[in-house]
Amino acid sequence: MKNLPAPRRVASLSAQLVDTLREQIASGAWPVGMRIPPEHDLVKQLGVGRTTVREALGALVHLGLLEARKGDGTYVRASSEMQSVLMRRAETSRGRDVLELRAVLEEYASGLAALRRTEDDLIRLRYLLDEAEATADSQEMAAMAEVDTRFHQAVVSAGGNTLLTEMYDVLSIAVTEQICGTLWPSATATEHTLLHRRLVEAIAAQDEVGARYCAAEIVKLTETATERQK
Amino acid sequence: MKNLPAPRRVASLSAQLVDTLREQIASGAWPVGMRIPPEHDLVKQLGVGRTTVREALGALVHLGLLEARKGDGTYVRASSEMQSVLMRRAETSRGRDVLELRAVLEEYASGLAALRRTEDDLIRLRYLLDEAEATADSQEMAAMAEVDTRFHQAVVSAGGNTLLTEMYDVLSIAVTEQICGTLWPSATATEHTLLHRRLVEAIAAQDEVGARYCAAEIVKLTETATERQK
DNA sequence: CACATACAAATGTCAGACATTCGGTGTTAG
DNA sequence: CTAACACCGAATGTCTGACATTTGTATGTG
Repeated sequence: MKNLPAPRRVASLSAQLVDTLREQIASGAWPVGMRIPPEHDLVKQLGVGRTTVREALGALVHLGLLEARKGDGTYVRASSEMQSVLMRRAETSRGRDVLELRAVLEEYASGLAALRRTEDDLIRLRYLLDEAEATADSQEMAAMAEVDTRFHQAVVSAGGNTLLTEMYDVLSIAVTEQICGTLWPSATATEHTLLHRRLVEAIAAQDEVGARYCAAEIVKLTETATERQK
Repeated sequence: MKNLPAPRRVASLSAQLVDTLREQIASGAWPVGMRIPPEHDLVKQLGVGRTTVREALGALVHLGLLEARKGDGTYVRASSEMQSVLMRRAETSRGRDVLELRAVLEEYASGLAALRRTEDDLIRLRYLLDEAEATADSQEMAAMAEVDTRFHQAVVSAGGNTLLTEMYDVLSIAVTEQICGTLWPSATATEHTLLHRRLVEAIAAQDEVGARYCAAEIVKLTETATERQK
């Protein structure tokens, strides 16, 4: 295993192009939904052949980051591969499996959050908690769900495991699309809010067991709520 | 022109080709490591232009399923996208994050296995257990690690969550590559074997808590063993 | 036998052309 | 005036042919 300091491992042009374009998407310069410049423009702009451009675009299309519409143009579809791959995989999975996986990640990450949370994490969690309670009064379902998702993502993020966090975020999107319109009985909603508050307190107190317990309870609560819907 | 009863939403040729080739790989007709036929042959064999073939191959290359070596040929590199994507993602993650994620999946899946295991699962687990103990006597590290991996994968698989199983398998590969050559003190090895046996017994008795406990203990054991290596 | 060279094969890149499809625009019939 | 229809331009999809670059191997020579 001779580790060459300058391995002159020249990546192919199209591979470089893939990185360039991926960077455009990941950085937000090409936001999701945008129609990217046509191939002809990219050819002139980048100074490479159309074959090369198409090779790179095709790769990103099959990676799920882009979507090409014949006779129209090419559009940005997702901002990360993990997102597109897991989304496709989640679509062909049983809903139970996705929910289960997300639940176990959430519970464990809540315990991690209690151990590793920083002061900044706490500030952010408390802010989202207040925001959630504010929107809970407004009775707007979409806003409530959105704030709730952000709160849970912040909890998981405070666990400090970026791989786990990314996976949880993707699963959240999949779950949200799966059960978008579930109604919450007001009694359940108040208990939900209470558990959120206790979860943050446990994380603040660095109480790993308590945090995991609260997270598990929240999951159970949502499960029974969605079960009752069917 | 709206006489068409079926919208015959024709997928592009290259997209069809991607599915065809992916099938070849997934089915094992083209095993990992094999050099696939050169583009020229595929063109003649499939009756499409080289552009189309290259479009499909390029997509699979960037998906991580194939690897093209200029001047040599194109080789099969992985059998599923989830594998390649997660592997790449895992490579850029901290080792701690990968281990943590795998551990939490394993512990939870062990609990699931206790609840959902079939008789066939038990037979398979007991068979692998015997095999593991047989190879443990031979003192061959590579064989021991391989059987151990198969055993844990079987446990997770018995949980009946295919999404979780697939993710665990991929993470296992990543972990194995990360810590391939760790030595086991013989005292640890015997305890390891004992815990495996207790885990299978708990799963057989449908003891969810016991199974989770054993799984957690096994993880702890491996953690301390690998920690001591550094 | 060892080393260097030459050659064949395979992938990478480029250029041009035509096919196919979609969105918009202008025209026309009601 | 509105709605349906035909048309056109633009963008992606596919094909062909050519040349460049790299790799593995066979061959020749000391």
